[in-house]
Amino acid sequence: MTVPEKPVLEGLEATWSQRWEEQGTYRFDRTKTRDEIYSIDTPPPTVSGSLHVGHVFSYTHTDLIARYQRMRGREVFYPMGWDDNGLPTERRVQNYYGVRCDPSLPYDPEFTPPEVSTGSTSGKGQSQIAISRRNFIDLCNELVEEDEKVFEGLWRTLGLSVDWTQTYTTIGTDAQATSQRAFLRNLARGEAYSQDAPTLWDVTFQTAVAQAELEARDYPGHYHRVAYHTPDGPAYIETTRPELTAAAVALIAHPDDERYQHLFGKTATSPVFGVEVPILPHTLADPEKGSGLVHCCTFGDLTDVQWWRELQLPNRTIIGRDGRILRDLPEWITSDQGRAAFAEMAGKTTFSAREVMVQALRDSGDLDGEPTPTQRVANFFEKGDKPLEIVSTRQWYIANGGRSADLRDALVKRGDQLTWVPPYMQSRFTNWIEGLNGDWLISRQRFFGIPFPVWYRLDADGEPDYDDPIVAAEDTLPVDPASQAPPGFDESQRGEPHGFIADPDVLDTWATSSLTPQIVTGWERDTDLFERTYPMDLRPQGHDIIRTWLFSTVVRAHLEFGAVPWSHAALSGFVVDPDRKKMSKSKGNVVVPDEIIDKYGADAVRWRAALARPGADSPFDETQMKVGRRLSMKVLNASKFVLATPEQYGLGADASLLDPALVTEPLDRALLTRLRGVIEEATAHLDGYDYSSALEVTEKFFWDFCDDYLELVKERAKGGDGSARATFVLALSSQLRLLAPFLPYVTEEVWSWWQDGSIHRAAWPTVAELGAIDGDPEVLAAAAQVLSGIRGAKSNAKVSQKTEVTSLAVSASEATLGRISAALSDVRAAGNVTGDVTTSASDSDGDLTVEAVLAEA
RNA sequence: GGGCGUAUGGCGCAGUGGUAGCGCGCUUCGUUCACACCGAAGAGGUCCUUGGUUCGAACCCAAGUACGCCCACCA
Repeated sequence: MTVPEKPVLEGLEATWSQRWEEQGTYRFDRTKTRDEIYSIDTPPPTVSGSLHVGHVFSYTHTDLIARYQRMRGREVFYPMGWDDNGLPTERRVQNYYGVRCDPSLPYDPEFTPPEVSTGSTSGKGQSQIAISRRNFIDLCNELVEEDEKVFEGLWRTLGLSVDWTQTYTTIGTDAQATSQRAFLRNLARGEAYSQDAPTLWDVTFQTAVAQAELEARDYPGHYHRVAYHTPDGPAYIETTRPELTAAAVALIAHPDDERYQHLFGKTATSPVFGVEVPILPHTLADPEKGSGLVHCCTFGDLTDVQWWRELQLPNRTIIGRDGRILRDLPEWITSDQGRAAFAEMAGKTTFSAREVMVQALRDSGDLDGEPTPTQRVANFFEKGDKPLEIVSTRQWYIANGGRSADLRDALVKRGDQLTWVPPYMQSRFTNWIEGLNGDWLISRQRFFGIPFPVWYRLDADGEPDYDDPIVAAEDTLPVDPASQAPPGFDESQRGEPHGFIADPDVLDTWATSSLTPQIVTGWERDTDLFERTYPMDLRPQGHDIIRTWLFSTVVRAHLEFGAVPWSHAALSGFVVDPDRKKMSKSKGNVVVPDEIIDKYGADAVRWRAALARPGADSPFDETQMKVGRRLSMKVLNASKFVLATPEQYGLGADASLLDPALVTEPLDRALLTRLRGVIEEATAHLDGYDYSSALEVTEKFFWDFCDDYLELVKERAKGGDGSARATFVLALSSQLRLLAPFLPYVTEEVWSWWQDGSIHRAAWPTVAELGAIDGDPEVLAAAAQVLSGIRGAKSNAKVSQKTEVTSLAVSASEATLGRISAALSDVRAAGNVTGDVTTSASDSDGDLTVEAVLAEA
């Protein structure tokens, strides 16, 4: 046994994280069976982003549970994933290397990435080098590997008890095969389908996006009062997007709107373009908005889509995938004047086209008054900065209840089969499902993603047959249809009549992330592992991605297995800045985790994280870290005092004294009796995923142990008293283990001084360990109260705590006096009471007063 | 507009139908034989507002206010 002369926190992370790795402390033992295993569906962080304190907190929360379960004897399956698939990585590669992907370019095997610019000009985009899809993907793979090393380093320092041999990436081979397999199963069962339909479209990234990725933002615009022409004269609509007039397919008003009754069933012609459109009633038209009459265009918003469907209107799309007005003149505009006006707008952005259109309306006299400014709300892709357009394109969908009440109800019921931590988070899940307005759009027109494992036959004219895709065989997965030919074809037939083409799209990143339980447990890849770890025990995640990650994972598991993928979902809150604003890079209020860990130590940061209760947002306050650091130091110093030799001014207690039978003194029995209660409470809290309360009761006990018990018993223990020394080691052993999930480094350090093996593989403390000890915990409380009275007297007199007490008068109830006398010699020693102690009984219970006469200085 | 959550000393948070608690900070004092990355003592609160239930409400109920998050609002 070696106890350092002066224990320090510095260096513990490096020492112990290395030793844990060498000794395989957290290595998963896959010989264990499902009922012995606790498996965790770790959130794979987006490696192209940066980690902030919020990540540190939420990943710590998961680790607290993992460590607790491990000490309870469960074999913990705790892998780590990296989300490196998709758009965020593409953007990072573009900015980092100054390149962009042009799929029309051929692969260049000689290509080396440009020097990474260290100047401030990178990422602006003007001088981006165009490279082939394969070169681009190579760069993505290179960069994510670097990013992943950085992330792993931080997680190891933080002390996550992950099994680092169990890692996965969302772009890796296993994830690709799993994603493609699950998709093919969905397709075979009719849950996945492709459809040419209006979809929300980001014009910057030129990809479709899903409902779950929308963000409503305020957007400035103008109302324009525009005249359509009817046989009864002009009919006015108000619009913020006059450029869509060329795409008008109907005028619509509420069926009960008195003002327009006479027009229903008639037609109007559009201004400037002179296209005839019907005037129709529909309940979604709001008489309160604008003039009550609205033009339905294909497509200005989701209501237009609904009208278009329900009223069976024609599709007159004028906006292309690049967000610009189509260059070809539409066939539905027949008048020379209309065709000339359209030609003016063709190829322009919607913004420029609007200016042209407003001028045309002015010229034709169809603009009533001037445009008036307004704030409107528009849907944005959460990662984009231009409002979404609605464009008709062929896309893949997976049924998620958005178009089926039965499926919706079934998914809501799956929510009841999960234990939600905290419980109220379930309502977000339920609300989201009930608000779905369409199936889940999973295809993206991007490059760094998992390809759809399908091809399409080409007919004699080279036209693809989308209705009957050629699918990859499951045993060939993963496949890349862009470079591999489908079964029965060879590469020379690609793009040829009677040949084939690959599906050009990739799966959205959530279509892969929704399969993390399947990916990590080896579904259809490692059946043995799968049977031992699936369904999983815990899905930890942020509450902001309930609608995406949590929901989509439930959807996939429901469709594939008809069951929920885990038993518990634990939702972490955010770390917010002191003004309770969400931290974000743009606000410049992000706290870098490495610095904070470096400054206060991993244990202190973990301690602070544990204070944030499940689901609750927590303001970042650096001063709190000091408290965690203080606790960590206290653990080192109090342990050193108990375990160090008398030459080191310690008590020289050791593991040989771990015997409850040695504990005979009432005060000692009182302490251990209280400890039994603490063990019971902490265990119950952790069983309920309430790590904060577990820490609270443990920490409270520990400070009382140090401030009161240790002070009271110090002198007796120095004299070699066996009862006190046994109590110290028993209490220390339990407390170290109670604190181990929270403070893995200091507890491991102390454990190594006097115990064999890692504390993190030691058994969680139990009441049974403390034997038959059943004392009166009030003895400790009463003794502490008298000591506190003595301290108060000395403090008030502004004298040293070592000052001698020449006489002490204690007044308390008979029962309390009895308890005090049981610990009187300890109280005398701790308070330096040398004179007489007189007692008097008071009638009221708990009314304890202390009068101390102090020796002159 | 809908849903969920929160409101307790300057700050961060516990709490429970029965005398308002903890930590930080602050004030004062002490100490260097576990711990200056220290110890002790102290000051500091109409428990958001209003009403109700109750012998008794910070706690339960209702309404309201403020803040946060999620969703909807796109003519």
